Amino acid sequence: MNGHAAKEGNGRGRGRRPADEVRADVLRTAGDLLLTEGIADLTFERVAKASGVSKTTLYKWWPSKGALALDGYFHAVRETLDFPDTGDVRADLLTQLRAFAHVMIHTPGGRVLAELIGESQTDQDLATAYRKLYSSHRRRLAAERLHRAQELGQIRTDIDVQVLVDQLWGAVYHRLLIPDEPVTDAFIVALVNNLLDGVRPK
Amino acid sequence: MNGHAAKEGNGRGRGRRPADEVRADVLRTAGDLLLTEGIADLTFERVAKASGVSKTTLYKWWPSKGALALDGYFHAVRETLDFPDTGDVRADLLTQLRAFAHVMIHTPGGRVLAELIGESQTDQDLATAYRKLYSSHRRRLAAERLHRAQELGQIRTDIDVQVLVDQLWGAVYHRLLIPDEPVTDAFIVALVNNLLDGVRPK
Amino acid sequence: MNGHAAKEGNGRGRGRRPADEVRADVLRTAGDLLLTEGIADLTFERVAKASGVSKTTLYKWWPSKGALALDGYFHAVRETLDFPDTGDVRADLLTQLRAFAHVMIHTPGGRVLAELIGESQTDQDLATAYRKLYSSHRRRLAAERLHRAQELGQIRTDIDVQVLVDQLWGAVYHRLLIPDEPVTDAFIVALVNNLLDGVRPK
Amino acid sequence: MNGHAAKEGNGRGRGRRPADEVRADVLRTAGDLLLTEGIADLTFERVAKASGVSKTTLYKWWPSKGALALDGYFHAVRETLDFPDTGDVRADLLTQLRAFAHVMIHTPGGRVLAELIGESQTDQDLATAYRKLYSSHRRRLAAERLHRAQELGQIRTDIDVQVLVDQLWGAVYHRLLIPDEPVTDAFIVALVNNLLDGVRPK
DNA sequence: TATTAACCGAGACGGTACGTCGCGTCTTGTC
DNA sequence: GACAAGACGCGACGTACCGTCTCGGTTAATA
Repeated sequence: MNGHAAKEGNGRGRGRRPADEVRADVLRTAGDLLLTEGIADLTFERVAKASGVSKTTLYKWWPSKGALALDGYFHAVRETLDFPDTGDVRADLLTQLRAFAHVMIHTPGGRVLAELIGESQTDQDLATAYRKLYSSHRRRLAAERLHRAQELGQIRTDIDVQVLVDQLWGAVYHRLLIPDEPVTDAFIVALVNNLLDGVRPK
Repeated sequence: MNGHAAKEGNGRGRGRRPADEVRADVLRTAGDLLLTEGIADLTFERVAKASGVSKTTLYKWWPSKGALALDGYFHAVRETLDFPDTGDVRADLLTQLRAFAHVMIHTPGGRVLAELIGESQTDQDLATAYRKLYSSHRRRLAAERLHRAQELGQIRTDIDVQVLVDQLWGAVYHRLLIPDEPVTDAFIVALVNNLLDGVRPK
Repeated sequence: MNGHAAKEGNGRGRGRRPADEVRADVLRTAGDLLLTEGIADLTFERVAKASGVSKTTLYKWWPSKGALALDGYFHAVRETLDFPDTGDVRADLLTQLRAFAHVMIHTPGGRVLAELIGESQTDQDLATAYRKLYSSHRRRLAAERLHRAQELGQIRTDIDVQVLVDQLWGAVYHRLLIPDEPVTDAFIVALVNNLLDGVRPK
Repeated sequence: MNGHAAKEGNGRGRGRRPADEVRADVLRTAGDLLLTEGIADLTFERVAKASGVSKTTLYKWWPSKGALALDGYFHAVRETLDFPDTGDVRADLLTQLRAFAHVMIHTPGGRVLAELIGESQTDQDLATAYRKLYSSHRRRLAAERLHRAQELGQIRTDIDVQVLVDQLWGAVYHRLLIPDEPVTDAFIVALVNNLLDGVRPK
């Protein structure tokens, strides 16, 4: 009626494996799961089963589901949008924002990024890691490009460029996270023009 | 923090109770849990236990945890920030954004709202309900105020005011959801000035 | 998000119906369920839904699931094995036991009867009803036939015929309820011979 | 009747415990519940709560409530009635049947055994396990004793002793499971005499 | 014939138990 | 010693039925 558990070995055995090999297996699995099923179905349990790595090992290296998700995301998504500098700030902002919007809307990575931000609202570890590994870096790159525009006299020097980051990329995030309105090309263009030209009558 | 608001010993038996009475018990409990413990600790199980309403009933009326959370939130939070109209659009925007930022930062309701947006990234029911019950309404109110500014010649009529909503309130949400930078009064002021005046040198 | 229940009328309306009509609907449904799915799937809930009779009404007339099952069983199964009397007790017992075994093994009613006996081990209401409505009656009929055999000098008068009931039909029930051994015709024959002739060498 | 034999405050944490320790806790609890409250109140939920073993673990080792009940029963009830052999088959049968009847009527184990047989009518797993672990073994022991009687010429060799098992112990089970008539000592005596001597006039 | 009260259907309600999933902790055995 | 395998206690999930109850509508018995 009972009989305890049977011991059936699988192919690999259970001994120690090289850390890099283990880590790579995990991140590949986590990345796949994220892109195909979303963050809600990314669980330690499933990653362990699918990657052939034990839960013990997972918990050793990734303290929370968010940490694992973030790591898996960056492993799966290599694309790093850079900030072009042709000297024309208006054109460069349009280029970057268009590329950013494209990635967010037309690739599975965009969906995942939104879910990571969502998850980070209730996972402090993830929130911290996300800022440290991603958003603060992106913000700095944007600010640097805008600073160069200030040096060239294209943006007033009394302007806090960090605020512009929120009014450009932050506005896009707003439409992504709360999709009352779509992210169109006209929207992108308007974002830039509104700030550079102001919205009051001349 | 009150703990057990259960109905034990009310001598009522187990039969049917008036739907409104049940609904009120649930929303009160859900609202309390949300404001005191956050959305992560809002479970059907706990709401059922604390409200004295059975899980069956909860699932009947609220199809997902997000739906319950949203209903509980609006039941608990009555404050409806309105959009002032003194004729001076710059002053009115400052007033509204300051009030909005205050609520989001200094009241538990702000934290909950961020968590709801986060949860809605993986809960389509909640996302839809959130837009229908809250965000699209707020967006409309903001747009109406901006339209009046257009009629008074304070904002150019070729401007899409919906974009301004993302560049003002959306920018604040950005700092709330991804807190690399704090929401300060200087930030609020800059948001409005950047858009009204433009950021290029005169 | 909530919306309460919609009111959609079905064909019949909800007013009072003649008691006999209601009762017939219930018993037909209960009998069907018993014969097709067994007693485990006979629930008040399912009978109510399938018969179009409200749970209120079911509980009014049948205090327990066992009571309903028993009633449904007798409504579905009309076959009443009688006890033949040709004057030859050995032949008559064989005839009756064979017929009894046939019904128990080759008709769904046999399965249901076993399940009713099983259920009655933990349902006192059912146990009482079963004895009152069925088994004590069957036992009496058997005893009467055996008494006539005593009067004819075919069975000694110092024999308690009630014990014979247990050693004939009871033995069959034993093999039905705990099926270590099958109920064969040889078994039936042996039952009768063993008792009439004794098992000791002559 | 002791109620909570839980493991709270044992300072053990939540990790894995030795399987035997877990198993012992479960069987003790299940046995207690069976003997004090009967099979109807033996639920996975209660066993889990009272034993401090999680439901997950229970479902892993015992696929159905019946399986758990049977295991718990044999863990609680050690008494194994043996079949005496003094050479006098009539006396030995009386002795064994009396002891059997005593246990069935005057100990809680008897009630439980009847309930297990009842439950097995709708639980195929339990039915199989019951036969494998208990009834077929008991039947074999009885048959062996009767075979020896045949070898000694006390029972005719053309008699199928398996049928006698049904007409002796099976008859007792009949009165236990369908208690129209009581199990008295006179009944036990008559069972044996009827078969050994036959019921026809000499 | 018109009222009305008994009765019924529908199904919501507070519960208990179900069987499953994932969490984070722990033990065991293997390499 | 690091690892896989996975058992373990726990808590939540979403569902099924239980037996009790409210509600509204119909019909059969009354006025």
